[in-house]
Amino acid sequence: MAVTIKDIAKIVGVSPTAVSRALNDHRDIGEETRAKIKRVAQELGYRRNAIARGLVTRKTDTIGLFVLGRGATGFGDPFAYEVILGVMDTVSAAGYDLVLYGVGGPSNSGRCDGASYVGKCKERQVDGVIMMGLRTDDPQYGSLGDLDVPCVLIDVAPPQDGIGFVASDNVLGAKNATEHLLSLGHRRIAMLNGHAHATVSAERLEGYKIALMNAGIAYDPALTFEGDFSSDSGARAAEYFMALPRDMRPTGVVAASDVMAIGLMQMLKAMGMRVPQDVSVVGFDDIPSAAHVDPPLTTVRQARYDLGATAARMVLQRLEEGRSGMAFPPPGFRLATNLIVRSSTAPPPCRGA
Amino acid sequence: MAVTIKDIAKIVGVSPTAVSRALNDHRDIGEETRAKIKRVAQELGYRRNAIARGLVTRKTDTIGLFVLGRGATGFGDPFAYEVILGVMDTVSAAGYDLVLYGVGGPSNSGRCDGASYVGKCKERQVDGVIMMGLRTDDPQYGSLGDLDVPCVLIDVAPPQDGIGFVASDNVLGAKNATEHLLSLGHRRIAMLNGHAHATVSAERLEGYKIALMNAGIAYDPALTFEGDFSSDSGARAAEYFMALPRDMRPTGVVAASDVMAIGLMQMLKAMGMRVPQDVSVVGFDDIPSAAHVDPPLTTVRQARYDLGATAARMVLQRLEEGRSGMAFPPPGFRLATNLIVRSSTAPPPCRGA
DNA sequence: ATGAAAGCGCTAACAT
DNA sequence: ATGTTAGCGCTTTCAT
Repeated sequence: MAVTIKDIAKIVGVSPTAVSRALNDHRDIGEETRAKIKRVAQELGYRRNAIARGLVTRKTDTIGLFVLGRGATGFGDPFAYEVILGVMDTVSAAGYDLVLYGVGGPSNSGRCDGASYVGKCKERQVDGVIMMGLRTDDPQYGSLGDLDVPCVLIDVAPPQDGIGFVASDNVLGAKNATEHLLSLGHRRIAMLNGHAHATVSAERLEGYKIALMNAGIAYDPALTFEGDFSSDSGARAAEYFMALPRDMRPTGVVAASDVMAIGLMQMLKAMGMRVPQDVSVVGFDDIPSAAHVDPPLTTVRQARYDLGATAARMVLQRLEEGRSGMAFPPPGFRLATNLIVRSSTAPPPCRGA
Repeated sequence: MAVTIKDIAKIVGVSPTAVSRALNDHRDIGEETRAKIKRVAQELGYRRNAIARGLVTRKTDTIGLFVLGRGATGFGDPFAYEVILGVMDTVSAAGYDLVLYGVGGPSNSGRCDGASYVGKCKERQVDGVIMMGLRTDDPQYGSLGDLDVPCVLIDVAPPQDGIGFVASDNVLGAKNATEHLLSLGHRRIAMLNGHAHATVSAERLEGYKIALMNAGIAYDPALTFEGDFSSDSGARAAEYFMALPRDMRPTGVVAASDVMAIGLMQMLKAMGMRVPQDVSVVGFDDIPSAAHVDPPLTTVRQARYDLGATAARMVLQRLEEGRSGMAFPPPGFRLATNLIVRSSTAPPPCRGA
């Protein structure tokens, strides 16, 4: 049996209440007794039972993090980890523990027996929730409002007021990427987008369109390929684009993820095209591989760690406010992106200029 | 207020006990009452409070996962994520939740105020523990025995009996890597190792030595460079090796991680050496970048996901056994590695053959 | 400054 | 098959 405050109380000769007070540094306890209690607790290797404590205080000091739809929503391996780290560091610095929920993995992709996102949170009594990789067509998307604790979404527009969000400034990022190609002289620029049910896809498409419009170029739907954030879909996009009539073929492509961009480049190579001489490509994310592929990928860097850290700070802040009754915090944040120019982009081949 | 079993009891007109029994599918409850109780629970959106339940059952259905010494112990970004996924899928399939502890991050690298690994586990009352990235010189390494729940270490030799471990077969992996170079005709083969306080370093060094010995080549300590798993240390190793007298200079190097191998290759290139024409290099891990660097890296693939999944299965199994009193399970597992031959290895330049 | 009593939501004897 | 009682370890009124 683990040592409890009762044990300590018995040894010191005080009540369990006194022990609780001493250990929690309340001031209504004698200096001397406090010291003695603390000493004994130390000696006995006492650890307060967070479960018991949580039951009475109705606070578990835990934040739930959902990592949804792995691989299929843009949160592929290289991306999610740093976001998780950002969340972890931030909540742990604030004295919270992180409970990680993975849905969409091999094991539980099918069944969803009552173990809804909200349900899991309520059972485990987490104090706050962060979700990444949620799709707007997730059947549970709308039910997030049933959560009675602070919740912030990463990269997804919230279904209703009260739910926060953090995301990169995807519109601006994609706009910058497109403008980079434009400034290089490209005119026929394609968009290799993610699937339609990711908020980021819509945003990046918009940035692309804006850049085009500003340059006086009409948006051509035939130059947009809807992928699914996978390397494979990038390869398929390459086939699609290259099958276009010669004078419609893009000389540059903006991809909504590095993984897709890399898949595209590899297929392009396999088809005998050269990057960037024949076609330029710019990615999105700046995953580690982006710097290592041949040619090194020009891409839009996202502040992955900060995405997580910011989300965590937001739920923590809401937690604070719940207590102090302050004004409601800003509903969301946009994090700046950085265009990292490497070698996968160059002026278009002569005839395309 | 959330709905409790009392609420349900009141509505259905039975005792809370009956509700508990019905909801937990005990058989000592009438078929009809059970149905009615379940229906009402459903309607009310009842969620059982895992905290309250844990307090009485002394089981929280949570597994703690420590991700230690990020970046510095071989568990760099590209590696840890998949291990975490393996753990997550496995525990969640078994109905457990995962609580993630990150130590060694920016925020809490310094302070360790009583929040010891073991202490955290006891407070949160986790049912089992998995640790990755632990160093054998960690001051808390020895105190893991104080844990009174199942514990398994990933990639680290356990400090004492009763603690399990899972790791890749590092000796064989490094031996294979070295033999690959040997079979290509290399004779002066260097070892770019991780720091001395990682168990894997010792093991990989041993595999390297064995291969050398089998080939009748004397082990030369001057050809072993102790890095720290970082890209930087790989670069330093390149400088060190190339500063050696010409006839001692290695024609091939076995690195204990891809990250170091990549750092080494980049510095080698910067120094005007060609890979693999002038020096061959083989990595360890097979991170995503390994396939993408130029030239694509020959490396020893580790089953990262399985490392996590196996560790999880081990603690789960021990949890089972605690209940059923079965014989004690095997203390550890070794997972097979795969040599992935790509283009960073080739026969040595003529004079070196 | 300290203690007694009550209770958080649930389950587990022990009745009946 | 169902209810009663008790209690998990802790905090929190409310006394004193």
